[in-house]
Amino acid sequence: MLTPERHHKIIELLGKKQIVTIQELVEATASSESTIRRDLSELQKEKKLKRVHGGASLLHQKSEELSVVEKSARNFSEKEKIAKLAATIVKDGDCIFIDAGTTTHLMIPHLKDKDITVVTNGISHLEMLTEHQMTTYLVGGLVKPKTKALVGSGALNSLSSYRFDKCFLGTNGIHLEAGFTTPDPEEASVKRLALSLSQETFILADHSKFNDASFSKVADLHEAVILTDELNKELANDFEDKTEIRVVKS
Amino acid sequence: MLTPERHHKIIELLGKKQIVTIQELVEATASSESTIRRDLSELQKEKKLKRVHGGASLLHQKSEELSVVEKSARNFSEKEKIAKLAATIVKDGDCIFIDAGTTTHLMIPHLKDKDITVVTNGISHLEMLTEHQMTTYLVGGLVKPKTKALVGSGALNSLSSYRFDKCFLGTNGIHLEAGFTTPDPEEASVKRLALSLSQETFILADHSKFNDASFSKVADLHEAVILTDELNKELANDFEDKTEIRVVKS
DNA sequence: TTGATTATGAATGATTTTGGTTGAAATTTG
DNA sequence: CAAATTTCAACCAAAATCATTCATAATCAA
Repeated sequence: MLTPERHHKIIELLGKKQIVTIQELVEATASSESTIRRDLSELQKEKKLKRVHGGASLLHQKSEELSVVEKSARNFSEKEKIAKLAATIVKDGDCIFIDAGTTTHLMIPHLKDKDITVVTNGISHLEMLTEHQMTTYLVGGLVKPKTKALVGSGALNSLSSYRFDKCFLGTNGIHLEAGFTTPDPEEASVKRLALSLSQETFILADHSKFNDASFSKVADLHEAVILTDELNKELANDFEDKTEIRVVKS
Repeated sequence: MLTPERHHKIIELLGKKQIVTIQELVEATASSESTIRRDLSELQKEKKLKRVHGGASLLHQKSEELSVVEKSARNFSEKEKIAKLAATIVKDGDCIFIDAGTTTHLMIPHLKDKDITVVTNGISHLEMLTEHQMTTYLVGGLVKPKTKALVGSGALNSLSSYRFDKCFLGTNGIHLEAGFTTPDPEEASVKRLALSLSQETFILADHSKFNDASFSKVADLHEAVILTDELNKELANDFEDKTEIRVVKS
């Protein structure tokens, strides 16, 4: 059996079973264990699957929205760097808005010695904010159980009585045409309003968010500065004349 | 059975059953106890579940049990009884306000099967409210670090857009002349407004609060019904023609 | 065809996973 | 409260899986 043929069969089986053992593949392709191992290594390098002890599994088993804890695991170190960069932008005396979400959450420890006023719609941020003795205002509204974010008309109303020097938002997608997008329209509304109430807005997004679009639009690219961890040449060329991008220094 | 396969199965079972024993998992995955223990340790490290003696439970699972400190708080058992009484007053379809504070907090587990909408200014209540899948609105405003209550003009503004069937408040003092009082004027304002927005208001207060007055007045005695644990003859005589008092049945 | 390149499968020893066993710790029972 | 039971983490040896090497077979290019 030819190599591309095997590869195709492996991917096909994976698609059906979510997870396959080496033995199953040996039988299915009538080739040796060694060969299958080599195939799996290659396919893994091509990001077609993930090797696991004893076989291989699909790369993304679930397409549904990940829970907060899971998000905190993915690309954690990149997010941490981005958050640190974002924190350096904040100066004493600033009034800032911090969006709900994991990346923005990571900003908080880095803000601890600054004399600032923080407004947020993220309930998860509260404990850490008050721990660090920061003056904290919470937006009102409906509690979204999954993300612990405050949304809805209550959130918009109470948000609209504030003005910010700087606004730090998370996003799910950054796309040339679609702009900044996020899955939940309710959360998008809150982000949009916060942005409009702020002198400057910063989007915290790791590289995986680029060229991706989600359901609800928050803003056009030119309306905010993007803070990210890395940017390859292609992306830089595509995006650089549409928006300002700041990359963490490695 | 491959490791990720087992992990997936464990999470899946947990999702259905909320809690699983090691034995159940041993059977479901046809692997040994040791292996399951290792899996649980890993998944716990990844914040996918919480290990408990004999098995594992969902991460944010109903933590019916209160922390030791909470239980050891003053007059706990009285407060618990009062909270239970208060919960019986709530009917399906009600929109209620639950004040920040420990006594009101104890109401929440007893409300779990009711179909209600809750508005609160107590951040500590949120976790338990969302755990029990209640529709929850949070008031906005300044976060008071010590009591985790929301106060200030932001709280008043966002509160004023709601109307309640019932309102449950805590208090520090119940006094014939001073009425219901509390030390912090900011919190008093919130309580006062919540009361005025509600059809009926209930004050949850154990016997130690009677004949005591604090700095800021919330309301006169006749404006709310008092829920308490016991009432000696003297107090009963003094207060009964000024206000309605309901005592827990022993 | 021939020499070079690549793919294959078997063998090796290293690494990881596994299930059983142990005594310690936690929980339940009396 | 103490004994009995259950559950636990730590350890171990056996089994499975792994990466690497090497010789052979297949394929390719000239």
